[in-house]
Amino acid sequence: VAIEFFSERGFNGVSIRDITREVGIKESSFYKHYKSKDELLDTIFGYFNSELAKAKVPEHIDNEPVLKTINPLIYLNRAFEIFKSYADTSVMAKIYRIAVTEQFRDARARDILIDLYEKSLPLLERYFNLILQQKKATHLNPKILANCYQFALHAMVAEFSLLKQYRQDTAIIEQRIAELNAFFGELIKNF
Amino acid sequence: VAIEFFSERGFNGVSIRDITREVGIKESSFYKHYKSKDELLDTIFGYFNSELAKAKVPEHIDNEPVLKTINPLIYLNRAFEIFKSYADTSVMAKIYRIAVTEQFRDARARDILIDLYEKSLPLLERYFNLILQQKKATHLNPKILANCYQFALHAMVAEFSLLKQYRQDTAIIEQRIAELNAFFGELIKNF
DNA sequence: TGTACATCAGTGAACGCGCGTTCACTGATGTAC
DNA sequence: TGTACATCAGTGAACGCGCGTTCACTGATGTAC
Repeated sequence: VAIEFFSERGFNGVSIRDITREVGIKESSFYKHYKSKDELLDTIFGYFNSELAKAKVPEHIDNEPVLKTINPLIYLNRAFEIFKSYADTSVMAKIYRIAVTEQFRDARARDILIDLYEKSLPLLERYFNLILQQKKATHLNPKILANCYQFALHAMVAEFSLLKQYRQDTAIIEQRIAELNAFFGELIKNF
Repeated sequence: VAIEFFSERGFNGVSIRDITREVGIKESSFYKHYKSKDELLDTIFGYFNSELAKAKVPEHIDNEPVLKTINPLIYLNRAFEIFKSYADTSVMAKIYRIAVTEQFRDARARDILIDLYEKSLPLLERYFNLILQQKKATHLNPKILANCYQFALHAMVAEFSLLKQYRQDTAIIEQRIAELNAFFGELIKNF
């Protein structure tokens, strides 16, 4: 219930009473399970981190032989589809949304986002490096290419996730992500 | 005082009493000047919008004859320097920071950011279009190129601005922005 | 020049509210003998 | 099988606090006559 509520109204927008009312217990019962409201958020972020640590990278996202044969545009779109399916439904996506909205107030939220960036960046970097070598485009730095793509993608995914949260239309942002992927796909083809 | 405090601790992190204490009056006096705390934020954002409406785009950022002779990397770096000098000191930069931190809670804050994007995008788009035509690289869409660059730049500038706010080291992010500019500069040269 | 009056920023004390949290308690459940 | 006891999730009432806001007031200033 807390994950649901925090992801919709933010940490400060939800009181202990809001949560316990929904659960069907009194607010005093809450303190039999958590020392404080803050420890509850700790638990939520801790869960996110432990689940993330367990997560495995899909084969077709980080398998060199497979990557060499795949069309760049298809690769990028597939990576985004995985992202999107997460952002649509899962508990993890809700916690991600909490992190996005709390990032300016809470160091733990910020750490989660930084961790995500640092997890996905090497994947992209390896991929772009592979492609650049294939195309012999050694004058371009794969790290910066990955950084640029990732920054743009993350900003858009964060926006996509927020639109989902407020049940607004996500068509425009999905279109923009498709364009971004198309642009990078095109760029890579012409290296 | 309100702009200063809101930009440092967020709208909810600052009470009327915090502001009036700093000003040297009692909290009740505040209501002789503003109907509510919310109207104060309205006034601040209103000031930002009216100043923005007055602002003129520097000649060397949107003057076709000048642009044609200039090195792309120098152009991008110069644009960022202007941005940076703003983010360093001015009242406008502080209000921008308020908008960044409140964007998930306040529709007005969000509108300010969207407005900024929509103001700067056409400039970049015209610039990239000019370059693409010069290089006869008509297979690439200037709009998407501009979008991609702008998204990455804005995310980095927002981060730069926040680091400034918490008086943390901005060297890493400045380096990344320089790399981003170098990458786009290189890309443009090789179209 | 002096008096009467309007204006209005600032004051002091209080309001109601929702918040996170505490604490002595209850009563159902499981376990030991 | 029956009794005594420990455990512990849940309860009800209350706490202190800081918040945004209100209101009758004061007293300095400027203006009209």
